[in-house]
Amino acid sequence: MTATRRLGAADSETRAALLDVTAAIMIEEGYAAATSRRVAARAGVKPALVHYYFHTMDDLFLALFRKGAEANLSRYEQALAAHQPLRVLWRLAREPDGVVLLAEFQALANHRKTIRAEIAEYVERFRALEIKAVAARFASRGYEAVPAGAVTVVMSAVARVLVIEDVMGVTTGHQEVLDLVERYLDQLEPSAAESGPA
Amino acid sequence: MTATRRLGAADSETRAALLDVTAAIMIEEGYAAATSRRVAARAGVKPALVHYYFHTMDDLFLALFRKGAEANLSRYEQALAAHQPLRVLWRLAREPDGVVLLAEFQALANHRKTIRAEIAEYVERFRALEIKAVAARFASRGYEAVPAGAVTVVMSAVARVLVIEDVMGVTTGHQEVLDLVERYLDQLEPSAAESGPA
DNA sequence: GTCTATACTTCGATAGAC
DNA sequence: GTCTATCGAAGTATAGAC
Repeated sequence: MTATRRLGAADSETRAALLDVTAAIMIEEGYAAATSRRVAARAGVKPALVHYYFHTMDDLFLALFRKGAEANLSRYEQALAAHQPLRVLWRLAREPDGVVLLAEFQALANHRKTIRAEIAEYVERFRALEIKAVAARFASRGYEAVPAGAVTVVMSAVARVLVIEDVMGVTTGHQEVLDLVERYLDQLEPSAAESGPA
Repeated sequence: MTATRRLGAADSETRAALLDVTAAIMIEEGYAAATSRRVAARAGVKPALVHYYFHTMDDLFLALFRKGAEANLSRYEQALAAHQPLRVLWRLAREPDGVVLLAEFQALANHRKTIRAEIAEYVERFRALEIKAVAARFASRGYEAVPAGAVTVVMSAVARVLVIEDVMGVTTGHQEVLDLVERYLDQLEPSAAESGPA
Protein backbone atom coordinates (compact mmCIF):
# COMPACT_ATOMS: atom_id res chain seq x y z
CA MET A 1 0.00 0.00 0.00
CA THR A 2 1.37 3.42 -0.94
CA ALA A 3 -0.14 5.17 2.03
CA THR A 4 2.14 8.17 1.76
CA ARG A 5 0.27 10.44 -0.60
CA ARG A 6 -1.26 13.70 0.58
CA LEU A 7 -4.98 14.11 1.23
CA GLY A 8 -6.94 17.35 1.64
CA ALA A 9 -8.50 18.34 4.94
CA ALA A 10 -12.03 17.14 5.65
CA ASP A 11 -13.28 20.61 6.56
CA SER A 12 -12.09 22.29 3.38
CA GLU A 13 -14.55 24.48 1.53
CA THR A 14 -13.30 23.21 -1.78
CA ARG A 15 -13.87 19.67 -0.66
CA ALA A 16 -17.45 20.52 0.30
CA ALA A 17 -17.97 22.19 -3.06
CA LEU A 18 -16.75 19.09 -4.87
CA LEU A 19 -19.22 16.96 -2.94
CA ASP A 20 -22.09 19.33 -3.74
CA VAL A 21 -21.22 19.40 -7.40
CA THR A 22 -20.97 15.64 -7.57
CA ALA A 23 -24.43 15.27 -6.06
CA ALA A 24 -25.88 17.77 -8.51
CA ILE A 25 -24.38 16.01 -11.50
CA MET A 26 -25.58 12.62 -10.28
CA ILE A 27 -29.11 13.94 -9.89
CA GLU A 28 -29.17 15.71 -13.23
CA GLU A 29 -27.30 13.29 -15.47
CA GLY A 30 -26.67 10.11 -13.53
CA TYR A 31 -23.61 8.77 -11.77
CA ALA A 32 -21.81 7.90 -14.99
CA ALA A 33 -21.60 11.61 -15.77
CA ALA A 34 -19.83 12.39 -12.51
CA THR A 35 -16.26 12.08 -13.75
CA SER A 36 -13.29 13.78 -12.14
CA ARG A 37 -12.96 16.11 -15.09
CA ARG A 38 -16.57 17.20 -15.15
CA VAL A 39 -16.83 17.56 -11.40
CA ALA A 40 -13.71 19.71 -11.39
CA ALA A 41 -14.90 21.88 -14.26
CA ARG A 42 -18.26 22.57 -12.65
CA ALA A 43 -16.57 23.37 -9.34
CA GLY A 44 -14.20 25.74 -11.11
CA VAL A 45 -11.01 23.83 -10.29
CA LYS A 46 -8.66 21.45 -12.08
CA PRO A 47 -9.15 17.68 -12.15
CA ALA A 48 -6.04 16.98 -10.10
CA LEU A 49 -7.68 18.65 -7.12
CA VAL A 50 -10.41 16.05 -7.07
CA HIS A 51 -7.80 13.38 -6.60
CA TYR A 52 -6.04 15.50 -4.01
CA TYR A 53 -9.16 15.45 -1.87
CA PHE A 54 -10.40 11.97 -2.62
CA HIS A 55 -7.61 9.89 -4.17
CA THR A 56 -10.04 7.68 -6.12
CA MET A 57 -13.47 8.36 -7.54
CA ASP A 58 -14.85 5.61 -5.34
CA ASP A 59 -13.63 7.57 -2.35
CA LEU A 60 -15.51 10.59 -3.61
CA PHE A 61 -18.72 8.65 -4.12
CA LEU A 62 -18.42 7.03 -0.71
CA ALA A 63 -17.74 10.34 1.01
CA LEU A 64 -20.78 11.86 -0.66
CA PHE A 65 -22.93 8.92 0.29
CA ARG A 66 -21.80 8.98 3.92
CA LYS A 67 -22.41 12.68 4.25
CA GLY A 68 -25.93 12.37 2.84
CA ALA A 69 -26.68 9.24 4.84
CA GLU A 70 -25.64 10.84 8.10
CA ALA A 71 -27.63 13.98 7.42
CA ASN A 72 -30.66 11.96 6.40
CA LEU A 73 -30.58 9.71 9.41
CA SER A 74 -30.58 12.54 11.91
CA ARG A 75 -33.12 14.52 9.94
CA TYR A 76 -35.51 11.57 9.78
CA GLU A 77 -34.92 10.73 13.40
CA GLN A 78 -36.04 14.19 14.44
CA ALA A 79 -38.96 14.39 12.03
CA LEU A 80 -40.34 10.95 12.80
CA ALA A 81 -40.62 11.82 16.49
CA ALA A 82 -43.49 14.13 15.51
CA HIS A 83 -47.14 13.46 16.22
CA GLN A 84 -47.89 11.86 12.90
CA PRO A 85 -44.91 9.79 11.83
CA LEU A 86 -46.68 8.19 8.89
CA ARG A 87 -47.54 11.56 7.38
CA VAL A 88 -44.00 12.72 7.96
CA LEU A 89 -42.65 9.58 6.36
CA TRP A 90 -44.98 9.96 3.41
CA ARG A 91 -43.78 13.53 2.88
CA LEU A 92 -40.05 12.95 3.34
CA ALA A 93 -39.96 9.78 1.27
CA ARG A 94 -41.20 11.70 -1.75
CA GLU A 95 -38.48 14.34 -1.86
CA PRO A 96 -37.31 14.07 -5.48
CA ASP A 97 -33.60 14.77 -4.96
CA GLY A 98 -33.28 12.23 -2.19
CA VAL A 99 -35.07 9.53 -4.14
CA VAL A 100 -33.17 10.11 -7.36
CA LEU A 101 -29.83 10.25 -5.59
CA LEU A 102 -30.47 7.02 -3.71
CA ALA A 103 -31.50 5.34 -6.95
CA GLU A 104 -28.24 6.44 -8.55
CA PHE A 105 -26.24 5.08 -5.65
CA GLN A 106 -28.07 1.79 -5.92
CA ALA A 107 -27.23 1.58 -9.60
CA LEU A 108 -23.66 2.53 -8.77
CA ALA A 109 -23.54 -0.22 -6.17
CA ASN A 110 -24.30 -2.72 -8.89
CA HIS A 111 -20.79 -2.58 -10.28
CA ARG A 112 -18.76 -0.92 -7.53
CA LYS A 113 -18.61 -3.61 -4.93
CA THR A 114 -16.83 -1.32 -2.48
CA ILE A 115 -19.93 0.78 -2.20
CA ARG A 116 -22.49 -1.97 -2.11
CA ALA A 117 -22.12 -3.10 1.48
CA GLU A 118 -22.08 0.43 2.76
CA ILE A 119 -25.33 1.29 1.03
CA ALA A 120 -27.00 -1.88 2.22
CA GLU A 121 -26.01 -1.14 5.79
CA TYR A 122 -27.38 2.37 5.57
CA VAL A 123 -30.68 1.26 4.10
CA GLU A 124 -31.08 -1.26 6.89
CA ARG A 125 -30.38 1.29 9.61
CA PHE A 126 -32.69 3.73 7.95
CA ARG A 127 -35.46 1.22 7.67
CA ALA A 128 -35.07 0.16 11.30
CA LEU A 129 -35.33 3.77 12.39
CA GLU A 130 -38.51 4.31 10.39
CA ILE A 131 -40.15 1.15 11.65
CA LYS A 132 -39.26 1.92 15.23
CA ALA A 133 -40.86 5.37 15.06
CA VAL A 134 -44.01 4.10 13.39
CA ALA A 135 -44.30 1.10 15.68
CA ALA A 136 -43.92 3.27 18.77
CA ARG A 137 -46.68 5.58 17.62
CA PHE A 138 -48.96 2.71 16.68
CA ALA A 139 -48.44 1.09 20.07
CA SER A 140 -49.19 4.31 21.92
CA ARG A 141 -52.53 4.50 20.15
CA GLY A 142 -53.42 0.87 20.58
CA TYR A 143 -53.06 -0.12 16.92
CA GLU A 144 -51.66 -3.48 17.97
CA ALA A 145 -53.09 -5.18 14.91
CA VAL A 146 -51.41 -2.95 12.34
CA PRO A 147 -48.07 -4.37 11.17
CA ALA A 148 -45.77 -1.35 11.45
CA GLY A 149 -42.97 -2.91 9.43
CA ALA A 150 -45.21 -3.77 6.50
CA VAL A 151 -46.86 -0.35 6.44
CA THR A 152 -43.50 1.39 6.59
CA VAL A 153 -41.97 -0.62 3.78
CA VAL A 154 -45.03 -0.26 1.58
CA MET A 155 -45.24 3.49 2.13
CA SER A 156 -41.61 4.14 1.28
CA ALA A 157 -41.69 1.75 -1.67
CA VAL A 158 -44.72 3.46 -3.14
CA ALA A 159 -43.30 6.92 -2.50
CA ARG A 160 -40.11 6.00 -4.24
CA VAL A 161 -41.66 4.53 -7.34
CA LEU A 162 -44.02 7.47 -7.70
CA VAL A 163 -41.09 9.88 -7.70
CA ILE A 164 -39.00 7.83 -10.11
CA GLU A 165 -41.90 7.59 -12.52
CA ASP A 166 -42.78 11.26 -12.15
CA VAL A 167 -39.25 12.25 -13.07
CA MET A 168 -39.52 10.05 -16.13
CA GLY A 169 -42.87 11.49 -17.11
CA VAL A 170 -45.01 8.49 -16.19
CA THR A 171 -48.13 9.27 -14.14
CA THR A 172 -50.79 6.67 -14.92
CA GLY A 173 -52.52 5.57 -11.74
CA HIS A 174 -50.63 8.01 -9.54
CA GLN A 175 -53.61 10.13 -8.54
CA GLU A 176 -55.54 7.05 -7.50
CA VAL A 177 -52.63 6.01 -5.31
CA LEU A 178 -52.33 9.45 -3.73
CA ASP A 179 -56.03 9.39 -2.92
CA LEU A 180 -55.81 5.91 -1.46
CA VAL A 181 -52.87 6.82 0.76
CA GLU A 182 -54.63 9.98 1.87
CA ARG A 183 -57.66 8.00 2.92
CA TYR A 184 -55.48 5.51 4.74
CA LEU A 185 -53.63 8.27 6.55
CA ASP A 186 -56.90 9.88 7.57
CA GLN A 187 -57.79 6.63 9.29
CA LEU A 188 -54.53 6.05 11.12
CA GLU A 189 -53.54 9.67 11.70
CA PRO A 190 -56.64 11.91 11.63
CA SER A 191 -55.55 15.19 10.08
CA ALA A 192 -57.72 17.87 11.71
CA ALA A 193 -57.49 16.77 15.31
CA GLU A 194 -54.00 16.24 16.63
CA SER A 195 -53.70 12.90 18.31
CA GLY A 196 -57.00 11.23 17.72
CA PRO A 197 -60.70 11.75 18.44
CA ALA A 198 -60.97 13.36 21.86
CA MET B 1 -26.32 12.25 -42.41
CA THR B 2 -24.01 9.46 -43.50
CA ALA B 3 -26.73 6.94 -44.08
CA THR B 4 -24.64 4.73 -46.30
CA ARG B 5 -22.89 2.48 -43.84
CA ARG B 6 -23.67 -1.20 -43.64
CA LEU B 7 -25.86 -2.69 -40.94
CA GLY B 8 -26.22 -6.35 -40.01
CA ALA B 9 -29.44 -8.26 -40.59
CA ALA B 10 -32.04 -8.21 -37.83
CA ASP B 11 -32.41 -11.99 -37.79
CA SER B 12 -28.72 -12.76 -37.38
CA GLU B 13 -27.71 -15.20 -34.69
CA THR B 14 -24.69 -13.12 -33.82
CA ARG B 15 -26.89 -10.11 -33.37
CA ALA B 16 -29.14 -12.05 -31.01
CA ALA B 17 -26.10 -13.23 -29.08
CA LEU B 18 -24.89 -9.65 -28.67
CA LEU B 19 -28.27 -8.65 -27.27
CA ASP B 20 -28.27 -11.55 -24.83
CA VAL B 21 -24.77 -10.79 -23.64
CA THR B 22 -25.59 -7.13 -23.17
CA ALA B 23 -28.58 -8.00 -21.01
CA ALA B 24 -26.50 -10.38 -18.92
CA ILE B 25 -23.78 -7.80 -18.32
CA MET B 26 -26.32 -5.13 -17.42
CA ILE B 27 -27.94 -7.43 -14.88
CA GLU B 28 -24.68 -8.59 -13.36
CA GLU B 29 -22.60 -5.42 -13.37
CA GLY B 30 -24.82 -2.53 -14.41
CA TYR B 31 -25.25 -0.69 -17.68
CA ALA B 32 -21.92 1.14 -17.37
CA ALA B 33 -20.13 -2.19 -17.70
CA ALA B 34 -21.82 -2.95 -21.01
CA THR B 35 -19.19 -1.46 -23.32
CA SER B 36 -18.61 -2.49 -26.90
CA ARG B 37 -15.34 -4.17 -25.95
CA ARG B 38 -16.75 -6.20 -23.11
CA VAL B 39 -19.90 -7.18 -24.93
CA ALA B 40 -17.83 -8.35 -27.86
CA ALA B 41 -15.38 -10.25 -25.69
CA ARG B 42 -18.11 -12.11 -23.86
CA ALA B 43 -19.86 -12.93 -27.12
CA GLY B 44 -16.61 -14.26 -28.55
CA VAL B 45 -16.31 -11.71 -31.34
CA LYS B 46 -14.38 -8.52 -32.04
CA PRO B 47 -15.61 -5.07 -31.00
CA ALA B 48 -16.05 -3.89 -34.57
CA LEU B 49 -18.85 -6.40 -35.02
CA VAL B 50 -20.91 -4.70 -32.37
CA HIS B 51 -20.83 -1.53 -34.42
CA TYR B 52 -21.59 -3.46 -37.56
CA TYR B 53 -24.85 -4.63 -36.04
CA PHE B 54 -25.78 -1.55 -34.05
CA HIS B 55 -23.74 1.43 -35.25
CA THR B 56 -23.86 3.17 -31.86
CA MET B 57 -24.11 1.82 -28.33
CA ASP B 58 -27.37 3.69 -27.90
CA ASP B 59 -28.75 1.70 -30.80
CA LEU B 60 -27.73 -1.48 -29.02
CA PHE B 61 -29.37 -0.45 -25.76
CA LEU B 62 -32.53 0.61 -27.55
CA ALA B 63 -32.72 -2.61 -29.52
CA LEU B 64 -32.34 -4.60 -26.34
CA PHE B 65 -34.98 -2.58 -24.59
CA ARG B 66 -37.45 -2.90 -27.43
CA LYS B 67 -36.97 -6.64 -27.65
CA GLY B 68 -37.57 -7.08 -23.93
CA ALA B 69 -40.46 -4.65 -23.85
CA GLU B 70 -42.25 -6.40 -26.67
CA ALA B 71 -41.75 -9.82 -25.14
CA ASN B 72 -42.87 -8.60 -21.74
CA LEU B 73 -45.99 -6.92 -23.02
CA SER B 74 -47.28 -10.00 -24.77
CA ARG B 75 -46.27 -12.27 -21.92
CA TYR B 76 -48.07 -10.13 -19.36
CA GLU B 77 -51.07 -9.73 -21.61
CA GLN B 78 -51.51 -13.48 -21.74
CA ALA B 79 -50.79 -14.09 -18.07
CA LEU B 80 -53.05 -11.34 -16.77
CA ALA B 81 -56.01 -12.81 -18.58
CA ALA B 82 -55.91 -15.65 -16.05
CA HIS B 83 -58.40 -16.16 -13.25
CA GLN B 84 -56.40 -14.31 -10.64
CA PRO B 85 -54.68 -11.34 -12.25
CA LEU B 86 -53.49 -9.86 -8.98
CA ARG B 87 -51.70 -13.05 -8.01
CA VAL B 88 -50.20 -13.26 -11.46
CA LEU B 89 -49.10 -9.65 -11.27
CA TRP B 90 -47.60 -10.20 -7.85
CA ARG B 91 -45.60 -13.15 -9.13
CA LEU B 92 -44.41 -11.66 -12.41
CA ALA B 93 -43.51 -8.29 -10.92
CA ARG B 94 -41.03 -9.99 -8.61
CA GLU B 95 -38.94 -11.70 -11.27
CA PRO B 96 -35.43 -10.56 -10.33
CA ASP B 97 -33.93 -10.24 -13.82
CA GLY B 98 -36.81 -8.19 -15.13
CA VAL B 99 -36.77 -5.83 -12.18
CA VAL B 100 -33.02 -5.33 -12.20
CA LEU B 101 -32.90 -4.81 -15.94
CA LEU B 102 -35.68 -2.25 -15.88
CA ALA B 103 -33.93 -0.42 -13.06
CA GLU B 104 -30.74 -0.29 -15.13
CA PHE B 105 -32.61 1.08 -18.10
CA GLN B 106 -34.17 3.74 -15.92
CA ALA B 107 -30.76 4.76 -14.65
CA LEU B 108 -29.51 4.71 -18.21
CA ALA B 109 -32.39 6.95 -19.26
CA ASN B 110 -31.16 9.53 -16.80
CA HIS B 111 -28.31 10.57 -19.05
CA ARG B 112 -29.22 9.13 -22.43
CA LYS B 113 -32.07 11.33 -23.52
CA THR B 114 -32.65 9.24 -26.63
CA ILE B 115 -33.77 6.35 -24.50
CA ARG B 116 -35.79 8.23 -21.95
CA ALA B 117 -38.95 8.86 -23.96
CA GLU B 118 -39.03 5.30 -25.22
CA ILE B 119 -38.87 3.85 -21.72
CA ALA B 120 -41.53 6.21 -20.44
CA GLU B 121 -43.85 5.21 -23.24
CA TYR B 122 -43.33 1.52 -22.53
CA VAL B 123 -43.95 1.90 -18.81
CA GLU B 124 -47.18 3.74 -19.55
CA ARG B 125 -48.41 1.08 -21.95
CA PHE B 126 -47.41 -1.62 -19.53
CA ARG B 127 -49.18 0.05 -16.64
CA ALA B 128 -52.34 0.58 -18.69
CA LEU B 129 -52.36 -3.08 -19.62
CA GLU B 130 -52.03 -4.16 -15.99
CA ILE B 131 -54.72 -1.82 -14.77
CA LYS B 132 -57.10 -2.89 -17.50
CA ALA B 133 -56.74 -6.55 -16.61
CA VAL B 134 -57.17 -5.97 -12.89
CA ALA B 135 -60.07 -3.57 -13.35
CA ALA B 136 -61.88 -6.00 -15.62
CA ARG B 137 -61.56 -8.78 -13.10
CA PHE B 138 -62.64 -6.55 -10.23
CA ALA B 139 -65.69 -5.39 -12.17
CA SER B 140 -66.71 -8.95 -13.01
CA ARG B 141 -66.71 -9.76 -9.32
CA GLY B 142 -68.48 -6.65 -8.20
CA TYR B 143 -65.53 -5.02 -6.45
CA GLU B 144 -66.70 -1.63 -7.64
CA ALA B 145 -65.26 0.08 -4.57
CA VAL B 146 -61.70 -1.18 -5.01
CA PRO B 147 -59.54 1.28 -6.97
CA ALA B 148 -57.88 -0.97 -9.54
CA GLY B 149 -55.29 1.61 -10.59
CA ALA B 150 -54.13 2.25 -7.06
CA VAL B 151 -53.89 -1.42 -6.20
CA THR B 152 -51.97 -2.18 -9.37
CA VAL B 153 -49.45 0.62 -8.88
CA VAL B 154 -48.93 -0.24 -5.23
CA MET B 155 -48.44 -3.93 -5.94
CA SER B 156 -45.86 -3.40 -8.66
CA ALA B 157 -44.09 -0.70 -6.67
CA VAL B 158 -43.78 -2.92 -3.63
CA ALA B 159 -42.70 -5.91 -5.71
CA ARG B 160 -40.01 -3.87 -7.36
CA VAL B 161 -38.55 -2.41 -4.21
CA LEU B 162 -38.52 -5.79 -2.50
CA VAL B 163 -36.49 -7.26 -5.34
CA ILE B 164 -34.06 -4.35 -5.53
CA GLU B 165 -33.45 -4.56 -1.81
CA ASP B 166 -33.15 -8.33 -1.84
CA VAL B 167 -30.44 -8.14 -4.46
CA MET B 168 -28.61 -5.64 -2.30
CA GLY B 169 -28.95 -7.79 0.79
CA VAL B 170 -31.56 -5.69 2.58
CA THR B 171 -34.51 -7.62 4.01
CA THR B 172 -35.83 -5.77 7.07
CA GLY B 173 -39.61 -5.73 7.05
CA HIS B 174 -39.90 -7.85 3.94
CA GLN B 175 -41.54 -10.84 5.57
CA GLU B 176 -44.17 -8.63 7.14
CA VAL B 177 -44.94 -7.18 3.72
CA LEU B 178 -45.17 -10.61 2.12
CA ASP B 179 -47.61 -11.73 4.81
CA LEU B 180 -49.68 -8.60 4.42
CA VAL B 181 -49.92 -8.99 0.66
CA GLU B 182 -50.81 -12.66 1.05
CA ARG B 183 -53.65 -11.79 3.38
CA TYR B 184 -54.85 -9.13 0.98
CA LEU B 185 -54.74 -11.50 -1.96
CA ASP B 186 -56.68 -14.09 0.01
CA GLN B 187 -59.45 -11.53 0.37
CA LEU B 188 -59.62 -10.37 -3.22
CA GLU B 189 -58.65 -13.60 -4.91
CA PRO B 190 -59.39 -16.55 -2.63
CA SER B 191 -56.71 -19.14 -3.25
CA ALA B 192 -58.37 -22.54 -2.70
CA ALA B 193 -61.62 -21.98 -4.54
CA GLU B 194 -61.25 -20.71 -8.06
CA SER B 195 -63.48 -17.73 -8.57
CA GLY B 196 -64.89 -16.94 -5.19
CA PRO B 197 -66.99 -18.46 -2.40
CA ALA B 198 -69.62 -20.56 -4.11
C1' DG C 1 -20.04 -11.52 -41.84
C1' DT C 2 -15.94 -10.97 -39.50
C1' DC C 3 -11.49 -9.27 -38.80
C1' DT C 4 -7.23 -6.00 -38.42
C1' DA C 5 -5.75 -1.66 -37.78
C1' DT C 6 -6.28 2.67 -36.37
C1' DA C 7 -8.00 7.56 -35.13
C1' DC C 8 -9.84 10.03 -31.75
C1' DT C 9 -11.81 11.02 -27.20
C1' DT C 10 -12.29 10.75 -22.38
C1' DC C 11 -11.11 8.94 -18.17
C1' DG C 12 -8.41 7.94 -13.69
C1' DA C 13 -4.39 8.83 -11.59
C1' DT C 14 0.32 10.59 -10.43
C1' DA C 15 4.61 13.55 -10.19
C1' DG C 16 6.28 17.61 -9.30
C1' DA C 17 6.37 22.89 -9.80
C1' DC C 18 4.47 26.90 -7.65
C1' DG D 1 -3.85 24.18 -1.76
C1' DT D 2 -3.75 24.42 -6.50
C1' DC D 3 -1.86 23.95 -10.93
C1' DT D 4 0.70 22.03 -15.28
C1' DA D 5 2.02 18.20 -17.55
C1' DT D 6 1.72 13.73 -18.58
C1' DC D 7 0.95 8.43 -18.66
C1' DG D 8 -1.59 4.52 -19.66
C1' DA D 9 -6.03 2.35 -20.01
C1' DA D 10 -10.42 2.05 -21.94
C1' DG D 11 -14.05 3.78 -24.59
C1' DT D 12 -16.64 4.76 -29.39
C1' DA D 13 -16.37 4.53 -33.94
C1' DT D 14 -14.67 3.97 -38.84
C1' DA D 15 -12.10 2.24 -43.03
C1' DG D 16 -10.88 -1.32 -45.48
C1' DA D 17 -8.90 -6.20 -46.09
C1' DC D 18 -10.41 -10.89 -46.17
